Amino acid sequence: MIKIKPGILGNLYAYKMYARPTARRLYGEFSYRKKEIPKHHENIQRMLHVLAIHGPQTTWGMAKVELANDTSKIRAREKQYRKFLVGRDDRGRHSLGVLETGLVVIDGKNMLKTPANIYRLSIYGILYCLDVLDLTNKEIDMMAERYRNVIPGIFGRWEYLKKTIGRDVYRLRLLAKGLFLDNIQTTKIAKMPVYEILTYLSTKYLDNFEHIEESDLAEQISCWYYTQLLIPRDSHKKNSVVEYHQWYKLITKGDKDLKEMYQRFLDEVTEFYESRFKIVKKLKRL
DNA sequence: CACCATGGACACCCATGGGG
DNA sequence: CCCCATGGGTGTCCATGGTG
Repeated sequence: MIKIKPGILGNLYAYKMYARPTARRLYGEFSYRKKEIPKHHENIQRMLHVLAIHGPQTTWGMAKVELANDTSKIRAREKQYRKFLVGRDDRGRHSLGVLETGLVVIDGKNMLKTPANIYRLSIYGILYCLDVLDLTNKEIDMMAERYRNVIPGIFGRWEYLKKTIGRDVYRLRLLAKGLFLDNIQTTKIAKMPVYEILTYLSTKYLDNFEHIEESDLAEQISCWYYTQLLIPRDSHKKNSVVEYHQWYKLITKGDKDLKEMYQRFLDEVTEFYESRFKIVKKLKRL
């Protein structure tokens, strides 16, 4: 059986091939808000939802969200949450918690009283929520605000993105569903070499299948995100004036940092293909 | 200071129901 | 039919901060 190493993230390919299927198997592939699902799936999803909407929390804080000020109930719920997080040892047997499957990570300590762990969604957790929880746009906005430090390249400029390209910001859902990643069909969709760029992106992080720093994964996701914006929404329309419409808007509306970031990335892409192309040319002349 | 409420971690117990 | 994961609950221990 495939097992995710405790708390360790991999690259986007690992997410697609490994983390996503595992999370869906363990915690469900449908939202508890849409249909009847196993109780355990629902419990875990509810907890992830609290973390998504309210951001990093102690277990006490998480329980408080739903149970106003009934201390005894909070206490019970908080214990339940901890079980879901750290797993449990019962009858000499250990069952996996969400921390161990990597959807949630410990993000510092609350020093108000005795040190207490603060939990938050990992990037995998964020993607799982986008994939399965059926979040409304409003909820995604809230999550973006809470997790702006985790994926600064996207969530850090969320309001700007929304203002500039509107509902296309929510295309992040596509990534969570594992689309447009290594899919050669992208070649057909756009005249833009989206497939080639994304292939370079996969190559760049190839060695990070089993392990990647969360900040690097955030980088990879950001590059994916701004690349897939090159695919026009109405790709079936033949005469779209500017094919890379949304992308163009972003760059010209004046987020200098974004422009520089993405152009640095395109430099890498160019460098990668030029050096390879040189070899091809050499071979031809043999 | 003693005492208590709060916040947190963890071990253990028991019932139950679905699946092998 | 039995197993075992899960739900629901209890007991213990620890640290801190406020209050009489």
